[in-house]
Amino acid sequence: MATGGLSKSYEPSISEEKWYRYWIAGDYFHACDTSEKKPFSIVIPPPNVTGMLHMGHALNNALQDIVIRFKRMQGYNTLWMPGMDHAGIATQNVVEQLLAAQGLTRHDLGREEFIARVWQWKEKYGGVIINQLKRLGSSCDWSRERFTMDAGLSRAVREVFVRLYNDGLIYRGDYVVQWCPRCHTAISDLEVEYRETAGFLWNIRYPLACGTGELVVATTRPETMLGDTAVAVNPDDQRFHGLVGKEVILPLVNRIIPIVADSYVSAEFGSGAVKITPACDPNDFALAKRHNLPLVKIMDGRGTINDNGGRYQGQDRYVCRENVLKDLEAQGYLLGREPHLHSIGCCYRCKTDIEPTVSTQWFVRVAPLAQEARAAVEEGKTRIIPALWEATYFEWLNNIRDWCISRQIWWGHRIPVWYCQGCGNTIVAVTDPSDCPRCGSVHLSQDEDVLDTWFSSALWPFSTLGWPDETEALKTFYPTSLLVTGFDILFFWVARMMMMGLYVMKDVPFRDVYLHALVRDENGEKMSKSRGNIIDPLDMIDKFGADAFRFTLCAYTAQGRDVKMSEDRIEGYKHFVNKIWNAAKFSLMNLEDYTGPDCALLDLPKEDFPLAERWICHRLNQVTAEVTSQIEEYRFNEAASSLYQFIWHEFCDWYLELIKPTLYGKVNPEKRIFVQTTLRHTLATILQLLHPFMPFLTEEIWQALDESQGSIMVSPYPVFDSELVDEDAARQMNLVMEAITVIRNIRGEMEIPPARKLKASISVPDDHFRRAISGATSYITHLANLEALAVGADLARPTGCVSGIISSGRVFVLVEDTLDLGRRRVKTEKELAKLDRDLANSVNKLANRDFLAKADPQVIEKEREKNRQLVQRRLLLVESLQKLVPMEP
RNA sequence: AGGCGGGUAGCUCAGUCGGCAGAGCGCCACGCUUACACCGUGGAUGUCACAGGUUCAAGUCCUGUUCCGCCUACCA
Repeated sequence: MATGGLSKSYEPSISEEKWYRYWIAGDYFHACDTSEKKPFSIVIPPPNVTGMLHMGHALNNALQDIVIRFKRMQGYNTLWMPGMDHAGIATQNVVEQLLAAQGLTRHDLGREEFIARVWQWKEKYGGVIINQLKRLGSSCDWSRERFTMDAGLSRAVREVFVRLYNDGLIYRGDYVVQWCPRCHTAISDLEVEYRETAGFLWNIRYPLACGTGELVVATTRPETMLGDTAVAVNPDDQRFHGLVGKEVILPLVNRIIPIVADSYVSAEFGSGAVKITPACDPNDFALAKRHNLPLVKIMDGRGTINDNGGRYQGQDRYVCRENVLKDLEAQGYLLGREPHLHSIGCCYRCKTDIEPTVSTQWFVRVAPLAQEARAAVEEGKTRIIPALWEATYFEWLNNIRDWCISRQIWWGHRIPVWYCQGCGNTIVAVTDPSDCPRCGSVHLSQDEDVLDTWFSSALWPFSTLGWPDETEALKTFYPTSLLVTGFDILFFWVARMMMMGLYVMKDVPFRDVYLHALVRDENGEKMSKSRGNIIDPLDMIDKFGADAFRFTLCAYTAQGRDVKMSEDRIEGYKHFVNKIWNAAKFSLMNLEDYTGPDCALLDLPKEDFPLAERWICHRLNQVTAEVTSQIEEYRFNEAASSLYQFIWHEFCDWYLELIKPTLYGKVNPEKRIFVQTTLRHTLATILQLLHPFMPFLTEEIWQALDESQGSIMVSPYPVFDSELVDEDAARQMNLVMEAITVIRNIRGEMEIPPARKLKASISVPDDHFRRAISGATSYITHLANLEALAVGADLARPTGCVSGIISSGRVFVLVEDTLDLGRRRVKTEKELAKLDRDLANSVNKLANRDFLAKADPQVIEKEREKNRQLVQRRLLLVESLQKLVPMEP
């Protein structure tokens, strides 16, 4: 059997490898720095260098690839800029774990050697994810791949740091920051995850220093009392009026500390008196500043009590808590405890409980930057899609707090600040200074800290294009056209890129931001290692192919809703891939002898074309318009659905079936060439429409269709043509389809075997539509499996038939010896009941003065037309029903 | 505590301007008809969460209630 050169079934793994290589070899992903074409650019959300492709990446990159392939085919000079993030803490953790396996710590190696090891690790094992992105079909311009720690980007980081510092937007100071005792570094507020935890609120007596009376304080963290430097009450709280200004004795520690009044304290909560531990709590810290209270730090960087903790020194914070409680109890200071539900912060990297701690850190003063970032979205310079995220974005920017950017780790961009050991001068510079500009000393030491990973990510849209150099790439592609990312990093990344882009480039970093949802498992649970519900994208690609996988992601990603993913769903779309493959195989088989569009039929006016061709061209044109706008509006699921419906249920189910007689029969060579021309064009257009979604399959078939055309990747995306709109063909074809469906329907209900050929007649009063049906008898005969079909304006009902109704007439099917009318009767009765409901509804509407007075005239006319049809249809139905009632003996 | 989203067929979800409730999967029946059984043809399936309101007309707009999910901020 001829197979059109296509194998029995589509083999994803072979095609994927073959065509990806072909695209790379042809340099099809390459973007030009200078071009006559309009630019369209996307920067990839750089995956962590330690990363493995997960479902989130897969969705994210599938969507980017869809858009970039679409725009490329539309003729834009497209750039999809790839790269990776050095992922400070994550990467350092990986390498530290490897060292730990050898019984080593980074301190054993020293800073320089450790960083060298991280680079070694990066070169050898890092960036696995890049190859995984390629498996997905990502058409990034790999020649431009960047890394946040490479030389160029590191220069950009320093440059921005220095500018911010000189503009007074970066400062250093002692504040209570979020501290991870395991990672041994400060992290930003955003990097803290909170989880509800059932704990206790302990009530502790603090005796007054004067010896008469006591104050009861409530706390969830009794061990921090070692660092208390005051007790605070609300100034308006009558209960404590006489006490403000007096002192209490801190139990266990025996330090005398003051009672202060501050409106921060809420009288309603707990006992109304709060212990103040300035070194362990940002609120307490602020209060202490207002009241000039001293600060006692009681823990070291690992959460262990230090020498300020007296006999608790050396104890872990939680061990210390137990001991403090035991001692308070023993000494009669513990008044009791009550259950208390509160949120405990933990490190987003390692999930260790956060220890808010005072320390010296670098901060970005973000308020002025946030203001601009906000305004840019308000003014529409950047669109956030779906728009509902704008509110969240504004909310966060309005309440933004300064950004702690220093990290006490080694892997990252070292802060470009040097301290002169001679005169104490602070030098902030892009290039390493050799001596102090103030005193000339050569004894300089660089700040030990590195920058938050997100600092360099924030520069990504321009640093990857060569900034601070004024490159052609920067001129051409900045601002980038689109950013596609998950909403979970709206604050971490998107907002910060907005701030930095506006600050550095004086323009927004991107025109559109499309925020997609999270990928969850089939039960809507977040995928995680601990839940064991992770679906590995690579497994899915191996099993079902990249195209089916991409299409599934796309089909399920409705705006604003999470994607629930399961293998079954991907398998479903693998069936779709197979369907397309077979349709293509069928088409190619029947195009093998095709000699080109040399056919007199093509010269006829469009109205004289065969109906099936008129119709499919019209529909193809409509779908082109739909899919184009759906991609442009980021309604990916709708685009997927439009393509699925059209390809499967119109192209395959109807068009291919309609043309089989012509293709097989070979009786009418002219018509056959005409059909072949249409078939070829339709298939090619379908492939082009589908290419951004299914790059591999479409390339495979495209190449089989005509090898001389080059890659489908660079063929022009189909364009809607208003000249091709042919509503009349659509109406005529709908009538034909109705007639076929009605006959099939009757066959089914009467249990007439599919193989048995039937006699039918169709009565259509309207001249135009009757001609349409007359012209379509071969379609109907074939698809409804008839041996004879009569068409007339007012055909008499033959005896021994059942009838069905179509929108412009009725269909009679001779059933003769088939006596089982019961099912047909039930069906017809049901239909009549439904029709009566609709009719009553319609009559009521048209009898309603208000409706006639107020509704849109078009709506009224539509209603009248509907009413006429219903009445007509009812007459026919009633008559049919009478024929179905068995004669009384 | 505030903010946001959701509740539509057995399941997963679409539903844009208010104008006759849709798809996929699953289910039932029939069928190996020369692209495809990863298929074809036909079929069944709804209190659009609940209660009010606006409107000629509400799944759609407004108000309230309720349940679920998420985000932000945390009062010790």
